[in-house]
Amino acid sequence: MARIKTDKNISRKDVIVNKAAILFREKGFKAASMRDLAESVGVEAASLYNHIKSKTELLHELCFSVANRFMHKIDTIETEQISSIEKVEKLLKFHINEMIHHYEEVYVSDREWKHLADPYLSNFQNQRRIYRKRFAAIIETGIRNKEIKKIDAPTAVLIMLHAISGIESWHRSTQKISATELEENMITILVGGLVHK
Amino acid sequence: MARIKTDKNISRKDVIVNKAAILFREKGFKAASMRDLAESVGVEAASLYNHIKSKTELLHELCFSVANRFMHKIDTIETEQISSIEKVEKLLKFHINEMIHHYEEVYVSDREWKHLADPYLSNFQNQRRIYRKRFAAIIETGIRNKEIKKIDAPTAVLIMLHAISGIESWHRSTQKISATELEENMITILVGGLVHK
DNA sequence: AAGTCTTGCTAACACGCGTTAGCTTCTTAT
DNA sequence: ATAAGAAGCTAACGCGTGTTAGCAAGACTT
Repeated sequence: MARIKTDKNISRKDVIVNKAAILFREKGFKAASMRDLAESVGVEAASLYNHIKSKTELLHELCFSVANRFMHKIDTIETEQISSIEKVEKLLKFHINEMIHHYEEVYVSDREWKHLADPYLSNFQNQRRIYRKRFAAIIETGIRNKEIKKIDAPTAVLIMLHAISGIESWHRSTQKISATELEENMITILVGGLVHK
Repeated sequence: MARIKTDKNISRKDVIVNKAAILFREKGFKAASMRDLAESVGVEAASLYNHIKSKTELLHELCFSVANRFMHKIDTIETEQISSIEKVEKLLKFHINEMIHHYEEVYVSDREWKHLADPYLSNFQNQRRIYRKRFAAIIETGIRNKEIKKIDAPTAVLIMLHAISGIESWHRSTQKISATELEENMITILVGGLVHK
């Protein structure tokens, strides 16, 4: 009889959630079926329901575990006594590393949250909106301090966040540069711009 | 009896394709049903098949109409006698304007191409890869000319392309800046960077 | 006005989906 | 060794999906 393998400190539910992340990333939430997921876990579809409540619950878990990490990070960065540019850089580095090391989770949270059901959906959208406002506020402080040039802060936030989601393509690339190089390049371009002055 | 309204020079198929773009953007390709589409067109689901071959055909049309426009644009830009930075700027402006004025189409092409079926899928992926290489080549020329600082060109391309897809959020925003302001801001940030020098 | 082609409708199909019920088997603790 | 709980299986459900067949209504052409 097939059995879901577990190491210490990782429940069978965690195994399922992690496999779901991979599958949702590959196919999208709607296109990935519970039978697909069951196969990748090594079990029959019905057996999954001994560990999870529903397919949507898997999406909740993924989206909010990512959202919570980001919220926690911006909490601590806001209180630090460093320049605005340094705060932006720290935030960017965090995003980049999240994207590199928790690729599937972050990707799914980014692209598939639309399929959340409604108490969760509004909640998620709210968190997202708040996060972006707090990010924009850091940039606006930097503008007032003349550290950062006069730009529309919300637009800058959009650019940064979406630019980082481009790591998706890096992740699948065969001839890729190292993670450190990637991080350096991204910070250089986003903070310093393209132009050689 | 319901009838699909058409203006001059716009076929009933075009009406369907356009409505499909809106729907696929809202719900995603898989989640949007032919019955949804029929309703938004004002007709019964089966009637759609007098004008189109299949649901996937709609996705083909959308993805390749966008891909072709971009290919055509980079064709002409490559031959122009201007600096690399100017080429990059022109390309960025084109992307931004495409995103603003053909929002649904571009968005769908960007996020839903995974659901293409295989002769089309490989074709699309190929075009995408080639486009990015050509974009990167422009940047690399700029680096050799010392117009552009030493960075990893493919990474720069990823950043730019994904940054622009952030306009999605701008598009839905209520208190949005004007299209011209958006364009100026994006070019400033992406080409010039954040730092006030 | 007649005939033809276009466009729409209703009904139905075969299929894959998420999920549940009920039973069996394996693991763990007494 | 045995009872209890956890985890798996098969079978099946109701539903929504994309699509087709066959027919009716509307719009052009002569």
